Amino acid sequence: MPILQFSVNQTLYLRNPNDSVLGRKIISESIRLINQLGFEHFTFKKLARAIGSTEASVYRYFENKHRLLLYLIDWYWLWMDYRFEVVTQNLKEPKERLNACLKALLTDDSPGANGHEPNLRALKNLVMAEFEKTYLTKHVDQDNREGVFLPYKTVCKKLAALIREINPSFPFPHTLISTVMLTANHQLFYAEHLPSLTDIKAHTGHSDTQLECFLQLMIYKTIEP
Amino acid sequence: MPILQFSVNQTLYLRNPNDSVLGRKIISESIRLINQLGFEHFTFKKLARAIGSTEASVYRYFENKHRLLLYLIDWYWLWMDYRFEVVTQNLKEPKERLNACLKALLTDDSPGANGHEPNLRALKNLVMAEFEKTYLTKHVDQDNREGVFLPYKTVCKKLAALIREINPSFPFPHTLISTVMLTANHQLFYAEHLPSLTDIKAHTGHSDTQLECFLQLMIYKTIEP
DNA sequence: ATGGGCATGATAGCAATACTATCGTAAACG
DNA sequence: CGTTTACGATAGTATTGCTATCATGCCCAT
Repeated sequence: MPILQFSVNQTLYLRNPNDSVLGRKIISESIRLINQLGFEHFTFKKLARAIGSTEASVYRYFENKHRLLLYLIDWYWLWMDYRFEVVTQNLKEPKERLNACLKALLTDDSPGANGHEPNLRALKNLVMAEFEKTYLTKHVDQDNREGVFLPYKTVCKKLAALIREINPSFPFPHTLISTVMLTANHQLFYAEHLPSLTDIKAHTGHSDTQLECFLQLMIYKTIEP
Repeated sequence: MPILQFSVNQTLYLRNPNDSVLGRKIISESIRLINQLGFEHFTFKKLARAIGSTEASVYRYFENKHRLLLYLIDWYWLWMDYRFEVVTQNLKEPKERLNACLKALLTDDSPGANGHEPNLRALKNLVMAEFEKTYLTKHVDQDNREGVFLPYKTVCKKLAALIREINPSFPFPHTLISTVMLTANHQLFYAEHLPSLTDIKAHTGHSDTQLECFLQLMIYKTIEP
């Protein structure tokens, strides 16, 4: 099984974490720790302790914890983009392609993984809980100019293009897709923590099927001419 | 003009900020400062300096800045709930009522304000940028048990009930409404900062009309039998 | 093999943050 | 008139976020 490697925006790191053992430990352990503590309570000192290294060494890879978060999330969307390519390569019809992407977006297929690439299930959780914090800041515009949101925007653009293919006259493809993306991220969180905000039931074993069902309904009804 | 007062969840403050001059200064100045600095860089020390008081005094009103944020945001949703009551009181048809609520949700009517209640436009901005940070934390469940999300949930429930009235057999009223609420919050932010994620154009003077148009389209198409 | 570069570990230090505690005073309240 | 109370003033502490310095041990080129 090939090891997944994506070239993340170089402005996000000082030293490429993929090039060294320590760097890879920083990545895998930060995913675990951010999940465990939440991003607010995650610090480089705690991370360093967890990997048996020092704060100073972590700072040699990442300017600060916010850049590290951006790195992880960029990686996630690059991976999602790759998944989209994989699941759509044999499909012609835009509707089929969109459905395949939706399924890829919602289900984690990680089980078979060989344990050496980042823990994908944990990374997905991290994105669910922390993604919005990457752009709801006072330096969005600067980060955006550096291109740190490109992988996410690429994913959105591809889906919007599929909407366009299905109904070229629909006036809000991008708005609809970013709505879908947000919802995909949030509804499972609601199901678990704020159940009165959703009709999806957590822990039924098919909460992502319910969500997929809702999203398909919403998309196709909304764009139908 | 009556001064707007809502009874915010009492667990959110140590001393009711409405009962004193200092308390009211804390509220109005924190809205301004959080908007200016972003919640991450907002501190009680800066707030105290801005109102000519001390850190210790602010801590006598709020346990920490996160509780203060929750207070502001609860106040906002209580206010929105009140607006919903006002704009729907003369309307019978659920569809008309829902449309009125949507309009209330999107437009700021603050202009006529007398300048003594919280700056509503600023508060709306604050909610747009910081709302999700209130529940995307490791202590959601505990906060939720204390009822700090009730005002938001109330607003969502009322809209979901309207959906139910319009089409009782639609299976996802809460999911649809929480999707709408998120979108209402985010799309204008996208228009301003991440325009490739939306079709809505900022600074055209009618961006909220475009958004209203999209949301109505999405809602009514999605729920139609 | 040898000397130079380079990644890391070790340690220190500093300014800011997130609080907590104590004390005096002046107004408010009964 | 005495007492509560709200507030300001000051101090202090642990943690965070970050920078700097130095020694060591490894690899790579000569």
